Amino acid sequence: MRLAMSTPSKSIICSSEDDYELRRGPWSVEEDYLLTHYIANHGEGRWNLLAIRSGLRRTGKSCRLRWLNYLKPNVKRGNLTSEEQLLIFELHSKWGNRWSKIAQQLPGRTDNEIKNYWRTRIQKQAIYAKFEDHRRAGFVEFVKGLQMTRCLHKSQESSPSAMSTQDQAIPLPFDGVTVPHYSSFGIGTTPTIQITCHGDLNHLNQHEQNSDSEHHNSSCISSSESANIPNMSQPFGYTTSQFQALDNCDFGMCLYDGYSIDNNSYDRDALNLTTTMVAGNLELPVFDCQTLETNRLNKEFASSTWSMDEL
DNA sequence: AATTTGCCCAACCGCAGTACG
DNA sequence: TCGTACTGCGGTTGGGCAAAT
Repeated sequence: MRLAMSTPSKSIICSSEDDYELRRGPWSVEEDYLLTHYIANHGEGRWNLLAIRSGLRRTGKSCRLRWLNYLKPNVKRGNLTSEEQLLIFELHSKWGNRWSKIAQQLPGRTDNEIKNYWRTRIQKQAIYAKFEDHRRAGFVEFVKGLQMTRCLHKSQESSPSAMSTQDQAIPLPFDGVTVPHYSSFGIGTTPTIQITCHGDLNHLNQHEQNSDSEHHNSSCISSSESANIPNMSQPFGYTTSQFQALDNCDFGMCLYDGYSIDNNSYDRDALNLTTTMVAGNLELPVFDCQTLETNRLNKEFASSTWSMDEL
């Protein structure tokens, strides 16, 4: 917690009609102490009564908020874990802005915290991705797609013979590594997911059979999902032939509605397969990622914290 | 070094639902 | 049944901090 938040001098004093001074603004250490001890002795609830009897010059609402969001013993502090973040993605896709409901599924996390997290990190990124409606399934699919990419990456790592050393140094937005090059998306285009997968699915399948421990240890989607990439196109309504039509299109990047994870560091000669998934309309090719405007956004994304820690 | 800008988060506000007399 | 108080929820604001200029 920031010390400044407990600075009493910053508190605002409001005089009500009966000259009862109500404090507003950040809580002081003394106020926290008073509230904590009162609740320890009398329990929580009856917040207006609590506010009066405890000697706090606060409204009941303010006391309740302070207790629930900060002072309550089981309130977790610190960054959200990857699992918690993914859970938020999933639950938000189901329930929308039902923060309290989402918070119930995340023990120790408050609705306020989740709401802030979503607004400050996710919503902003989603605006870039033109996901004004965050509840649409594609948003979650986007996350899953990135996870799938991670699985592929892991697969490649575990089998050096399939890829060159250079290939293994693919910067991906996972494991806290910020993606070095997020391209942007065409304004006004239908949201699309295009994940260009550089790798051999046969190899992947073999890898799955031979060594599944790594997949199981990772926090990404299951090995069966990762090895079943074409099937992921089904929810988006694309046929196998449409995927085949894309097989020869090596854009050298992963795209999500124009988001691109530049994979130019790949040794393209070593490519065995290029699979492109598209959600929404089949709009190919997506080449507008290198315009001046998108380059500006590239820069912004490159400096963003769109890492696996947040996904 | 000073100023500006953007991020983050605690706290506030308004509204709706519920409990109770 | 109605009115009031209480509680909970979601949206918004304001200020501290750090990075950028």
